[in-house]
Amino acid sequence: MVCTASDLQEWKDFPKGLKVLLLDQDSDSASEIRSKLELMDYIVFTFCNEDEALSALASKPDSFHIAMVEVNTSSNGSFDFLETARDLPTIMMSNNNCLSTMMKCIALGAVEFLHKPLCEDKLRNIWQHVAHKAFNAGVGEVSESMKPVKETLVSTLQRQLKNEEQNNDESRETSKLSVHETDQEMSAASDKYPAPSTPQLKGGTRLLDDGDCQDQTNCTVEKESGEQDGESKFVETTCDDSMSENIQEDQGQRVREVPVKEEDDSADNSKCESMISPLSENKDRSRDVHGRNDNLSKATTLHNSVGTRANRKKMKVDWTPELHKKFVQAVEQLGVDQAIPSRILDLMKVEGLTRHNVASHLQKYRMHRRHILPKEDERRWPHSRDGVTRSYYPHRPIMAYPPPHVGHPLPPGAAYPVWPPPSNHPAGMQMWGPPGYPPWHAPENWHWKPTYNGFQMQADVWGCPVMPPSHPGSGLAFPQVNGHNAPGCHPPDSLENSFAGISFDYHLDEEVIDNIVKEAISKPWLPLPLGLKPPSTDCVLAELSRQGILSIPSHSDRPGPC
DNA sequence: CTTGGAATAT
DNA sequence: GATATTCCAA
Repeated sequence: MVCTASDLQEWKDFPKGLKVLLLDQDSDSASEIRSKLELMDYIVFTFCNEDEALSALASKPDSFHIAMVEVNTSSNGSFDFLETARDLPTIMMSNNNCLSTMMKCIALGAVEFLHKPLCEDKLRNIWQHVAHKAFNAGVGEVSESMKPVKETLVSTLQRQLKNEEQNNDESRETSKLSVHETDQEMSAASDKYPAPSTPQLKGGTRLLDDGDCQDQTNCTVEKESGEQDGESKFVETTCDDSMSENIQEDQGQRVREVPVKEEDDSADNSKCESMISPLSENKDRSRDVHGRNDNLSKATTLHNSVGTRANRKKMKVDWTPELHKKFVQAVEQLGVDQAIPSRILDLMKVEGLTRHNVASHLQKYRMHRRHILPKEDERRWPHSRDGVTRSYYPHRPIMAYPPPHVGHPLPPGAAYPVWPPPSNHPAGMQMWGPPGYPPWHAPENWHWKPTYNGFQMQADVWGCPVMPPSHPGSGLAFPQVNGHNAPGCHPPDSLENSFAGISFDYHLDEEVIDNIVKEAISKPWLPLPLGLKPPSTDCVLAELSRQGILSIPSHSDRPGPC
């Protein structure tokens, strides 16, 4: 097509000037349609012969944006054209309302079937098919005639955005910000846009119909990243006033987007609602108790908010478990010491995510580590009265994760705090907690992702319930060595089952256990190490009795093991 | 001027 | 409470 960059600049009044190939053997009908189209400033090329239309299309394939073809009952119904003009959005039209004919047209690739007579309402918005095609075609699929359309639409949306921001947000510094964010979002290719009226024959795509953008506060444009490795992420912007929709896609799909919530804090919470194409399956409007959007992690497509007003002022990144997993993996890959926002951001390779986002999350991450780890450390490395740290656990971790090769005497599930907490993500709940465990969580017991570089050991234990703090005299914090419970030392039932599985699954080196027991026996003045518990009085008495000691000195300080 | 990080705002 | 934004020092 002859659309150059300068042409695009001129095409600010899109869809005016859209070139329509009109094929109708009825000249009267053709002229009528033509006149109506031209009233809408469409450029119409009329053909009364299918062969002529095809030859014209063949010789100048980029000269048309859309075709309107009458189903010619006298010949083969112009289906040849429909099949040939695959790259051209083609609207079939007929006086005949035969369903099978309609179906055939659609099956052959028609974007819509219109019944004659064609009123203006039917004709006015045919441009949407062009826009749809432009947005939906893959990078390599966009025909030459579509590229300028696509670019025009993008720039148009950008302009609308800017105008809205200028109009609605006069005093703020939104100008720079909005431009920046617009650029950022526009950097991605777009995809997966809903067919305007006729549903497309592809399912599973998230479809958002922005409808009349002019009057809506929020328009969403989906974009597709060009990356193919599945590493790309996307941003999704939605209104946060409980009006936005989220569609849950296939659960098994990789989450590669950054779900972003757009908060509309303006006083006029004008309606912002995304409409969903009827073909969109898995509509899931469920939200959590806070009314927040869920399933943001499910969509595989990028959604860029190109709202008509300052709706990109605040973009909240929704740190889904998936996203957090990436974050954590980046952090661990770098090591906590060198985990700085820019590097994390780089490793995460999440499109749309900013350094600020990462920094903010890192801040929270570190805060939780600071607050939780010391407590855990206290439990796991109790200090003796003289301040000497006991030596049973030589691998006190200094990083976020235990080294995968180190055999921990204690289940890491107890040794490492879980973070972040389950939050309100339904998906998160599914993905984070290890299957089979009740979703109980002490507030501070946030779950780490149960994977660590693919090591099975961690995968088995991470995310397991964290042992609650041990209370003095109530036994030990950790599952009893060898899975034995002394009488009267049962953990709460709700925990016991879970821990039973853990303690059996987690193999404790006998030598380690022996050393622990030996030291505990030889140095009874030190606190018992985790994993051991004091012998019960009955045990002690029985053992003493067995040894012939019937009278117990009141100050006996050498209780033997059971 | 950019970055990291803490403080503060939303 | 989570995240964004701001502020400031390096």
